Amino acid sequence: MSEESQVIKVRYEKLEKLISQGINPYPNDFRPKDKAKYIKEKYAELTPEELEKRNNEFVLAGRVMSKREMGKLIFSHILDETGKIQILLAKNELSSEQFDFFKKMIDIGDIIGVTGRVIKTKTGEVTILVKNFKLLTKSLRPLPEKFHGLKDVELRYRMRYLDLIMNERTREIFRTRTRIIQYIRDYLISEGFLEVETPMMHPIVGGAAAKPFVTYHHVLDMNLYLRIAPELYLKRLIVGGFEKVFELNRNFRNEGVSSRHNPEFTMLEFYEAYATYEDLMKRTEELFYGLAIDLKGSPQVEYQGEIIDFTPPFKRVKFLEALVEIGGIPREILREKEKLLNFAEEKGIELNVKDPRIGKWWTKLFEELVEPKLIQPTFVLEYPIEVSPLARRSDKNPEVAERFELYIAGKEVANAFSELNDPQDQKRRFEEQLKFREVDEEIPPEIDYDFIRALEYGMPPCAGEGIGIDRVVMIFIDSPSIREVILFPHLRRREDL
RNA sequence: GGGCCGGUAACUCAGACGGCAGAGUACCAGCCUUUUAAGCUGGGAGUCGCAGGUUCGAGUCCUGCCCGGCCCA
Repeated sequence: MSEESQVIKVRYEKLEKLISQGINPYPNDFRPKDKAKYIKEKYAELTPEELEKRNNEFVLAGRVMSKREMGKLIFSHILDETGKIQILLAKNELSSEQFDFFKKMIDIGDIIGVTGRVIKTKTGEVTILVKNFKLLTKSLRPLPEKFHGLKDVELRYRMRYLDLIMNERTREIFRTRTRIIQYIRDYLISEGFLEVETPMMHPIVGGAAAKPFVTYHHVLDMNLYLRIAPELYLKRLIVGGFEKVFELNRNFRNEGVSSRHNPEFTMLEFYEAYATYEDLMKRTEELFYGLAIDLKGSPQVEYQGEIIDFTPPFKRVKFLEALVEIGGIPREILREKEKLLNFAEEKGIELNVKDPRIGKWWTKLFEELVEPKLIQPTFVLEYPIEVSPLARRSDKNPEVAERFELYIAGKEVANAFSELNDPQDQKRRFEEQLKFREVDEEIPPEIDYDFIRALEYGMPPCAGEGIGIDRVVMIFIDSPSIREVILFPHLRRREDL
């Protein structure tokens, strides 16, 4: 173990001194009644003279963020959940013991409770003139530098608590995240959806194409997989007779970590009986428009320098049309594998030639050539059936699924379809997909026959949608990195931290 | 997986050519009754990411590794 820094040693010495004086460094008998923000708002407009007349007493608690000693005065800012407020300790307003105690024993980072009345300083800052204060929690480590704060992104993620203490922006991001999730939940509940919880640990992988995390149940002596999607369970609930359900919670996918991917991420899935993907497009427009208005007061949201306009209706383009019109693939080579391969090579795109499914090739080309260009909210419609194993076949064209994905700011944000409820077709599609397992390791290795059986009992016609919540949050808080919107993003473990 | 950039005090950062490891904040001892990145005087504080190598001498040059960021696959 490395020797502690001198600053920390001094803090521990102070702690010992407190204890030896019979002072509890961690009492829990102080009950704050007031919040920094509301005091500041309430008194911002009053003159010092008017404040003098009111003489109200306030009780609040927070973390000491700064300390400026000026002889017989000490100015300090304390931070509570609502923000910072200045406090002033004046030698003639306190006992000299209390004043000296603050001066010697209270450090930046300590949590204190104060009582006092509101005054205004010469510069007009609303300030609590402290009549009494109490140490509530002794801090043993120095806070980061007061002006620059905590900048190092690695430290910000590894020590999110410090990031939250130091950076108002970080606090703002996570309040906004919660607000977005609450808005979505309220919307669905108000539309008559039932929020449910389905298993996070699955005996059979399913509902998406992704590598799972594996864990082991000792008593049952079986492997369990952290879910990659709740889809198959939610549809069982539609079979069971719940007509509108949703789940808003974590999925887990065993892929790399980067500024775009976290192995656990938050997904909304909702299913609606007697609806089609057309109905879900309307809902999606309504939801995003409402979110923009709620958060920004405008349908226009700035993301990384681009104005994203959520005014319905969103653009619509068919998948193959997008490949031609936006991706620049000559229409006549779309189904010519040899030519398509050459085209991809020219663009520097590597296709998995071992996988014969042209739909997979198209998907890869779409990701590379089309996706980054879909800045404004755009529904991409009618996906190839072979990359949509759970979606209903279009009645007009059996080669495509009644499916859309929503793209915003070059990111796939939602994926929805009219659900396949024909058990025989579903079984065939699972079996067909399984043939490609050796060229596509993301295909689930096992068919969930209980899900097929559920469909055999009869699932009402329905439509379902998944929305990647982290990406939605990224867009609304204008962050290019998923890690900025996840409280504790996964990083490689470090023994020294 | 590849390329580029970074890791120096608790924090934010300087450290040309290889020659005693620095500043500000924070901390410690003082002065100061309206400060607010307060100010002033003085002081203490380092595994220069880790391990090797070259050299009389390495934070600096070389090799490998670890951690992170950005870009690419």
